[in-house]
Parts: sequence; C-alpha cells; structure tokens
Amino acid sequence: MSCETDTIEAVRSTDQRMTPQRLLLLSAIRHSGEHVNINQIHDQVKQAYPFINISTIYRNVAILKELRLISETYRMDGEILYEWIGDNTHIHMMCRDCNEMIEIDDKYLDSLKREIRQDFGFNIDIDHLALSGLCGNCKNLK
Amino acid sequence: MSCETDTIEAVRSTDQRMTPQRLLLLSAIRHSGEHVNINQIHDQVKQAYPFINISTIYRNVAILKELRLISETYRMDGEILYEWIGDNTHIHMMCRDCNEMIEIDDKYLDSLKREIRQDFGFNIDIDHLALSGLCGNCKNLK
DNA sequence: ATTCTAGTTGCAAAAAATTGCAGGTGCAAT
DNA sequence: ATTGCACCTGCAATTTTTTGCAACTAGAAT
Repeated sequence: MSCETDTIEAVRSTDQRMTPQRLLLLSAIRHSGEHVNINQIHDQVKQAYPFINISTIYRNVAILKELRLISETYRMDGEILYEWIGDNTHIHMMCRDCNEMIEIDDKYLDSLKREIRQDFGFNIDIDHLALSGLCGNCKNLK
Repeated sequence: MSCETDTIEAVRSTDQRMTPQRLLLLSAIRHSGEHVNINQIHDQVKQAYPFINISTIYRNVAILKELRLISETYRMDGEILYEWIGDNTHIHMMCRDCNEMIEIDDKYLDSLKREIRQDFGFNIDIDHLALSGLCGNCKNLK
C-alpha cells in the first residue's frame, strides 16, 4: 500500500480532487524531508511533469496549507518555506541573525497551550508555529 | 521634547540616516496605534508627502524591522501587518478561521522562554511572535 | 461505459514586491 | 559654512505572486 493513500484520502475528504499535478506536488514536499520553497517544489515537480505551471504550485500550496497537510514557515530573511506535517509536529525556532532553523519537540508548548486555552479560549496550532530569536552562537558573537 | 526623539536616536545609533520620508513613515506606524499593512502606511505618508514612492515604504519597513523598532505579523490570510513595538511588547494570537487577532501579555511566555534558553541556548524574541490557532467562537461553530 | 458537474489547470494578464542605478541628501568632519 | 561620502530616494525595469477565464478532467451518478 502506497504511503500516499492516506494523503489522497485527506484531500478527497474535502471537496478537493486528486489530480496528477497535485499528487506530484504532494510527493515532492513529502519526500523532500526538509523545508522547501515554492521554486524548489516547482523544480522538483517539473522533473516528472515539465508542463506544470508555477501558478498551479502556488494554488496547491495554498490549498494544502489550508488543509493543514503542510506547514508554512516565514524565515527571517523573508523566504517562505513549506514542510510536510504528518505526525512529526514540532516548533520551528529560527535565529534572526544566521537563519539557522532548529526543530523543537512540541511538548515544550504544553503548558503555554493549556494556559492560553484556559484564559482566552484559544487553541494554539502546534504544527504551525515559528519562534524567532537569537541562537547561542550569534548571541556570543555580539 | 518630541516623542520622536528616542526613535531618531535609535535609528542614528546604527549607520542609518533620518530622512524626512523615514520620519513620516515612523510616525505613521507609531501613531496608527494598531496593526497596519504596507498600503495603509503608504496612504498615510502620502497625506503629508504625496511623492513618496512605494519602494521607499518597502525598504524602510524592512530596515525598521531589522532594527526591531517595528514588528511584522503574518496574518493567516496572508496579509502582512506592522506595528510599533515600543515597550508594549505582547504576543499575537490569531484565529485561523475568523482572523481575529488578540494580544496576550508576554508573561505567558516566561517559562517557555526559560526552558528553551536552558535546553537549546536560543533566546526567543518576545516582541515578534504570532501564534495561530482556533478561537473559542470558531471552535464552537465546528 | 457514458454523462454530468464542479473543481482544476495552463496561459496570459494584472498586481504586488524587489532591484539597479543615477541623482539627491543627511550629517560628521573640517 | 563647506565639503565629502555613504546612505537614501524616486523612477523604471524586473521579478514574484495573484487572478480571470476558457478548456479540461476527476469522480460520482447513472
């Protein structure tokens, strides 16, 4: 059974269709294994299907983000990166100086999540969170 | 003493100049009192100086963000908002359904900040953090 | 297998954001 | 007050992202 089966189900469970283009795009993000930008996704899909249009990439990325199958991360230098969510949810922590990005287990957020839910009724999405700050290295250089 | 004095100092303390355009832009963001986007800033500055170019707005916003005089917040619908930081730092909490944005005192972050600093050496910027999630209202509608 | 419908795609055009550059200007030094 | 230079600005051109639309197609119903 292909590892795409549940993805296809996730897409179909809404009113969305599973097109070859979308399948290639999903596969590109899922198997890249790291944060990728729009152009990297486009380039990857083009290898299998050279006629894919960049607007199709933009539109699908927006849809998959909405479906919460992929996460969107704004890097401090302005670049926007996408990543497969799956069940490996984590916090992104990005250094505002060197742009190094580390991933932090979401258990660190548990108490914050609980407090904000209690006090404000807000439920934080753990799979979509980018913290910014200064990493240890860059702090020492100051 | 104008309330701009310390701002001017903050800018001059780096290798930046204080131009009339930049002063108008700073004032526009500072006195708007809420989150504004690029076009709102542009429109506001145009009232005082109609020749201001949009690229000047983009460039200055990038610089002031770098200087950490203003914060940048990505709303779930893609809009990018700017806000004067000053000493009123807070967390942004945005609902991914209705886009409602509430501000949360940064004391809620104290323990998370401490843990991440201890375990990863990373210092979280408290003035630049947007949490996303589902507000109480939208959760009940589901 | 055929039909139907609403979502999807590619293309082109529009809009938004960025960049290169020549001329202008803040401001420190004199 | 003048000078010098690095930073800034406006403009135009470029690049990136979004949008409108006609043709296409996945998938359900028959």
